[in-house]
This record gives sequence, structure tokens and C-alpha cells, in this order.
Amino acid sequence: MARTPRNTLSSELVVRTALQVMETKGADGFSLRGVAAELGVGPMALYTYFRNKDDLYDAIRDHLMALMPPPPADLPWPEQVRAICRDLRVLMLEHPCLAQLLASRPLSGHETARVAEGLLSVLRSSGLDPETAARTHTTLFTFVLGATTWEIQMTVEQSDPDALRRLRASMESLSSREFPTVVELAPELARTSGGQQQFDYGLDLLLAGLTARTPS
Amino acid sequence: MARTPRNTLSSELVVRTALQVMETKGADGFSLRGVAAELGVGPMALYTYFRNKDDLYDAIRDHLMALMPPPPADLPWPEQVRAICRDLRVLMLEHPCLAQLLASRPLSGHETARVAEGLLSVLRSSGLDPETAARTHTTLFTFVLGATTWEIQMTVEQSDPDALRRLRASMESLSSREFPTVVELAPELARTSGGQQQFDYGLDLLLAGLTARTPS
DNA sequence: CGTCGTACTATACACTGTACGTTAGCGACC
DNA sequence: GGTCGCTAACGTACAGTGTATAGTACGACG
Repeated sequence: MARTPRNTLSSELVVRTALQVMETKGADGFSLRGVAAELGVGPMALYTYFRNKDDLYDAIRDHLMALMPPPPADLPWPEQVRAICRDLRVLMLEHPCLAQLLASRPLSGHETARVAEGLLSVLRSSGLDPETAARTHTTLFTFVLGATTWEIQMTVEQSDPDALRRLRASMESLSSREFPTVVELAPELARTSGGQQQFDYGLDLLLAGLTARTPS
Repeated sequence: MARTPRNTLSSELVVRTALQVMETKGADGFSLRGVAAELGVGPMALYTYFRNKDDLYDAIRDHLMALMPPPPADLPWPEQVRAICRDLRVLMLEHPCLAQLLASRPLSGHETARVAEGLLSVLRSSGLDPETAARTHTTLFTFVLGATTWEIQMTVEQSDPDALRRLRASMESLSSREFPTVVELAPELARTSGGQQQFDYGLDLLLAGLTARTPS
């Protein structure tokens, strides 16, 4: 057997390859065996560097979070918050698997902490007390997570013509007597869902509520 | 072979059993073979009623959405919105698999439309124009989805002592020089994340932003 | 040069979803 | 009442999955 020489692997290399496989085959088509094959290595070789698949997921997540730009200084704090949230959305859109990685596993890792530090310190230095800062952080994070996850979902779905056709069919099967508002607004919902405008609309609502409650 | 008599199955029965399996074994331990076994039937029997696993997922989702209570009338519209969002959160907490079912598949189905109709009609009759109503609906839905998905995630994680221990370890490994705010607020984050209070905090921000922009 | 730890391999197991072809129970019709 | 056809449920099979366990050869170090 043409045994691969030792020390050709490293956790860095495994993570990079895993990420590449994820972006190529999608998060669903991702498998340890696929990564191993890409590396020209047996499936069990990965277990030298990661305890299991979830462990590798965590590493990929942190690898992606490293791509988050630093928060822009020299702006009023609501604008800084807005920028961070937008940056996270953009990163998730560029790497759709990130959405699933963030939603399905608890946060951990150095780079993830770095991003949290950025947002939390802005909130704290804006005058929010510790509890409110923590609550606001969680609210903003889960908002971005939910909104962007949904946005990705929609765009994936609309790129599959078969699924799109079935979705249209199920929409048109709705009685406009039973669900008048849904039928009326279906075009609006389809048109507006997704996109930066939709995201900013929700983010603006949150920030408006937030600035309204902070003492001047 | 003791062949089971014909017409012992029905889509209703399959969905109910599938839901039961999901709540028993968790959404991850769910499998078609598990459902079939529970029904005392071969795996392929399910394909008479559902085209594939995703199709069954959609049916389960709609089955759960049927449990959403009707929106309470005779309240100012922001309170109606609040009630609907809270009801959806409660339903998701009672049936944790619902979170994944909502996040991973496009919406469809009769009961799902019923819920959407409830929220949309409140928004419309509050005076919002069609586009804003649609945007607001999407914002509220994705907020509830993100916040509650995260809440479920946290509670699941905190019930697994092994994962909890590793999470604490990774928290304590953070340098308080590099991440002072994260370290400072870690207790707050752990204490406040999850729970109705956290949910209501975010919901209040959204509603405050919303009422601030509606012409009296 | 010998030895030891470990990075990688091989094999195996218990699963998964589902494509394909078969069979038998039931309702309907003669 | 007997027969036929439809189709619900079956059995088999395949290509995958994650990972437990045991083995093997290579690189570094004494």
C-alpha cells in the first residue's frame, strides 16, 4: 500500500480542506470521508486531529469567524453595532454553511470570542449596564442568525427550479377566501424576503428600539 | 410472513407516529426506519404516503403548526403581535424539533398558512402598507426563529454535563487581557441567555421600533 | 543502530435513505 | 360467489454515513 508519508496533515490543513469541501459540495454533502478523500488519506486519519465530526465543525466555524473584519472605530455606537451586524450577515452569505454551524453548536473558539468581544465592548462603552449589554448582544446575534439563515434558505430554494415550482403551486392552492391576506401579500413576501433592504429594516427596528431606551 | 393487513396506515397515522418518534428520540435520532419500526411496518411502506423524508418533514411541521392558538382579538395590535410571537416561541419550546423544521425547509402547508394569515392580517389592519406589512412579518418570524432556536440550543447544551464542562473550560481559557468584556460579561451571558425575559427584551425592542414608526 | 511513540491504515459494525421488483389483500365487477 | 386488477406493503440491495478497534510502518531520539 502506498502509505502517505507522515506529518503531511495538520489541523490547519484538515480544516482548510474541510471548508473547501463544504463550499463545494454544500453543508449537506459534507462528510468526513469526503474530506479524507480530498486529502488522499483514509477516513480515520482525521481522528488524529479532531475527536469527532462536531469537533471539526467547531474548528471550521472558528476558521470562518476569523474572516470577520474588525469593528470600525470613530463612529457613533449605533453605527458600529449596525456595521458589525451587517458584516456578520455578509460573511454568512459568502459562506452559507456558517449559518448552520452557528445555529447548531454552542459558541466556542478564539476567533468567535474575538467577534463577541467587539460587539460587547461597543455595547458596554455605549453606557449599557452589564445585564442589558448581555441581553442586547444575545438579541442582536440571534436576530442576525435568524434573518440570515432565512435569507439563505430562500435563495437556495429559489435557485432550485423544481422546488420553486412546487412552492408556487402550494401558494396558488391556498383559498383566497380562507387566507385573504396571505394571498394578497404573497407577491410582496416573495419580492421583499431576503436582500439587504429586508435585513436593514429589521436591524433598524431593533436599533430604534434600543436608542429610544438609552438615556440620551 | 405475518403481513400486516392493508390500509392500516394513513398519512395521518404516519405523521403522528413520526412526531412521536421525533419527540422521543430527538430530531437527530429520527429516521424513517425508526418510524416504520414503531408502526410495525417495513421502511418502504412510508413511501406510499410521502415522496421522501423531506416531504414527511413538511407534514410534521404542518401538524405542529396546527397547535398554534388563534390570535387573541380585542387587544391593541402591538399586543396581538406580541401574543402571536410568544405563542410561537412556546410551541417551539414544547416541540424543539419544530425549530429545525421551520429553519431548514421553506414554508408550506395549510396550517402554516393559517398562522401566517393571523399575523399578516393584524399587521395589515394596523395600517401598515403591503410592503411594510410583508417586511415586518418576515422580521418578526425570523426573529422568533433565531431567538428560540438559540434558546433551545442553550438549554439542550446545559442539560448535557459533559458539553457544559467543556464549554466552561473553553470560557475560562480566554485571556481576560485579550477579551476583557467577554470575560466580564460571561456570567451575565450565561445567566440571561434563554428564558422568556430575554425573548421579551428583544421583542420589545422590535415592537418599540415598530410603534415609533407607525403614524399614531 | 535500535527502539519507541504516534501518524496513518485496514477492517468492521451498525446505521442511514431510497431505488427496484415482487407479492398478496382488498374492493369491485361479472 | 368467483375472479380480476389495483396498489399497499414487502424484501432485497446499494451506496453512503460516523466511528470503534486493532494493526503497521515511519520519523525522531537515545
